[in-house]
Amino acid sequence: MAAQKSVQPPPSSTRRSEKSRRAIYDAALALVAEVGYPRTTIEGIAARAGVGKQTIYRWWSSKAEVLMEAFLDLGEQSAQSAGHEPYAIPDTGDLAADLKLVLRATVDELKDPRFEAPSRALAAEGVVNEQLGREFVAKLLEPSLQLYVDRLRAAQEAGDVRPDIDPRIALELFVSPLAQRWLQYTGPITYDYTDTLVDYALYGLAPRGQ
Amino acid sequence: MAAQKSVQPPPSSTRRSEKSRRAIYDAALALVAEVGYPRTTIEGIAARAGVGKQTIYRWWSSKAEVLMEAFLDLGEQSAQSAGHEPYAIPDTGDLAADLKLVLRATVDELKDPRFEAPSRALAAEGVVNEQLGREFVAKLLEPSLQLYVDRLRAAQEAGDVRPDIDPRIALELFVSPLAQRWLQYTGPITYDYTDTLVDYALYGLAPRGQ
Amino acid sequence: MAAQKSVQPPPSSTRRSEKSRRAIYDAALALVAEVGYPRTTIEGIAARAGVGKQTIYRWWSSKAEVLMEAFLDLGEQSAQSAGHEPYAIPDTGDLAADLKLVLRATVDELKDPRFEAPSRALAAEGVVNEQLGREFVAKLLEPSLQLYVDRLRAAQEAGDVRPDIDPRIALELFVSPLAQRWLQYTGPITYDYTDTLVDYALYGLAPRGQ
Amino acid sequence: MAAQKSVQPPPSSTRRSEKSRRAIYDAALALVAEVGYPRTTIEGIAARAGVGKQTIYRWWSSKAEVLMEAFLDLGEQSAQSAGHEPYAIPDTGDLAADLKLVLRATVDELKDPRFEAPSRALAAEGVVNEQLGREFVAKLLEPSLQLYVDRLRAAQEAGDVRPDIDPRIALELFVSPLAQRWLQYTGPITYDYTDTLVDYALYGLAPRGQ
DNA sequence: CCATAAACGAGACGGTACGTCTTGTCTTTCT
DNA sequence: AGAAAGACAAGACGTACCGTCTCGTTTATGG
Repeated sequence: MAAQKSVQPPPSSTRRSEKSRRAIYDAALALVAEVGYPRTTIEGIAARAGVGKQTIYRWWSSKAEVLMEAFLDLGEQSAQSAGHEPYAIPDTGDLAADLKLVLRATVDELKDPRFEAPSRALAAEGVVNEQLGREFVAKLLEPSLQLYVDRLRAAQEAGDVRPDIDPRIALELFVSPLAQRWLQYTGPITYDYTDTLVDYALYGLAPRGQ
Repeated sequence: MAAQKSVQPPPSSTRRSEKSRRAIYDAALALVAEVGYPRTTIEGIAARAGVGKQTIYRWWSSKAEVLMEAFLDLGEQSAQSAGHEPYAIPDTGDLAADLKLVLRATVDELKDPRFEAPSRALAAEGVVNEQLGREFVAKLLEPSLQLYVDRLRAAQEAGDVRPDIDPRIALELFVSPLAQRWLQYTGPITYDYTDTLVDYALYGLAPRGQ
Repeated sequence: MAAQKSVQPPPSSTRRSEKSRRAIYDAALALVAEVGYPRTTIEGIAARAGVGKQTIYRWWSSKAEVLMEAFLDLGEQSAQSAGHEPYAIPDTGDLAADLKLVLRATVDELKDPRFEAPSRALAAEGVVNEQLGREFVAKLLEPSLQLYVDRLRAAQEAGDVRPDIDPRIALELFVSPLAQRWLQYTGPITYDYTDTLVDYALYGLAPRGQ
Repeated sequence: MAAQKSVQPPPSSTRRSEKSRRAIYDAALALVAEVGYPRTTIEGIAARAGVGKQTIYRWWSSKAEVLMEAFLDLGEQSAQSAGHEPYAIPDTGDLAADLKLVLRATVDELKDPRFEAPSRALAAEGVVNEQLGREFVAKLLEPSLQLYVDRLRAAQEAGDVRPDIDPRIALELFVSPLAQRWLQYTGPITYDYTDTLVDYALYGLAPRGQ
């Protein structure tokens, strides 16, 4: 079909050094955590990983891509070690309580320094680099959001959410405010806050009943 | 009292060249639009503005700051020329309609290419650089959000919004989802979408009891 | 006694691929002719010869050595095909005429582009790398010079050259000037020039007779 | 006549840092002496001189050019400090003695380690890079050779050299053999050797008639 | 109405990092 | 076991910008 030889990042190979790949992931995450994303350089990653620069350029095409994969790998790693329950929203029958619980966990995660630096860096890069942004969403964000969709659909079946509601939009009512506060420092992030979001979203701003 | 020699950006002056400042703003905005933020350099701005590099370093401390001021200036400029209505949310008595109107205007603005490149760049920088992020919010975002607070308070007085609602949080129910879709490419941005957000936020996801 | 593992070039073998050796010689000579010695790389030679890099490193220890052997081989090759008269200086009884004839042939050879590029490259490398320089001299230069020694000795026996003259030094009077003009571009190289050299050398600069 | 703007090395300037230039010369000469020419790198020179790489690339276009200027400067430097007699061949009336004296001095100079490394490097580079070779000759070699031309012309007027002899060629009879032995390691370099060269050249190889 | 001091354009400087290229070694796979 | 293929660690290449630092040259009061 098409030539895809010289430009593309992965020359494809079984001879790839697993050891180097791991070392690069570790170095990238460590550096981003220690000195921040903009001052993390490919040279720095290579040096810290004990790897030639070319080994990075051979397999990735940018600093952002390296970090993305490193971060994804980190996720898989910790998912696996945590007993590989790949997240799921509980369904106790009490939608509000379930959502509040999960959002509180999200608050904790957002404040976990191990995750904060790299995910902020990736999010920032994604704002300005559409391709990377979409990849970030597809690989990291969307899977989590899908869990809300599932829970909301269950709630619709249980009659706790109006049937005409689109769950993919509905979830944004409580997820996006949290995301924006985190991304843009538009406000403090607390359990109270996320609890409130759930209440407002479920019951609306307008007065109920007559 | 205190040394304020070398660090501070503005040595303060009346002799500052207005012509240079304008040229720098123009060059910065043009370059960000043309080649993107990361490939916009201070050297490039200086060259394009026909200005010495030192003239930039004298008055600003980073590329981001230059762009921030340039963007603020752009806002003032167009506000002024547009008849200096410095934005306000109409109050026709129909809260839903008023919010939908304003959000539709926001959708248009987010798609205006003149604004898109620089504001994305600033937002991205702000994600990763807390100080700049807070400045971005304080100078650009918060003033707009305040208008929602005002309108919601009026709605509370009119009995269209429950009195126990915190307007600063409430506005995030429809503003943040839009912001996130724009920032992170998590979904398409349409009038339908923003209309839906307003409806969901005002009336809640849960069934209204009779 | 001594480890002689990793350093030595020839691990000695009868299994050595003759085809590869020839391909490497050809590729080396072609590349030096086409792009010049400094831009000839071992990678390039390997690629052009359709050979793994290791096959070169296994048998030679440097680019210069490869070229040296390739060049020697070229010499043998063309000597063989030319009827394998391995050079000799004629002895017609007229020393001056014989020397002029041979030097004119040397002038032609020095201008032959097939020889020029590799021999210049080897000469240059030899200037700066004593070991290689001595090898270059021993294998390529000295055999030719020996022919002059022989002819001069014959001339001494014939009474055409003073018996106290050291032929090894004497030959340098006409050979070295030509060599220097070729190596260092210190002057043009013509038949007239080499004829003149022979005359000057044989009869001296000082006036003859009384 | 012609545009010679962007490519050429010297952008011309009075703002050039004399200190940097000197430091670069010193570093270049020191490195060539210590690790040899091929292992002398521009990065190395810059680092040792405490100078940015760009400062080298701004003013010179290659490692060879840097070294050439450094070497020329070294020559001027030592000429100046030696009482700036810029070489001259004595004229005592005894041509043979005068030439032997000067050639013995040349032998000493060729063995002076301060000069050996850089001049070998330049000579080698010049063999393979014609432009540089010609520059090397014009700036370093030819001025010295001219002194022989002058002395030989004086000898012609004194009747010590035949009037039909071309001095520019004649001088090569004793200069080139020495040069070749030095450049190519074709033989040892001693006072005896250069004395012999002078005798052979002046009185010729052929027997002198009675 | 100059003098003087600042801001200015220009651009050289010491540096850092870029992305590419080559070296010489090591490893995998094929024959 | 030798060879092709090519990944690897190392490090130099030449370029692009960084932020600092002179250089003259405006320019704009304020003495």
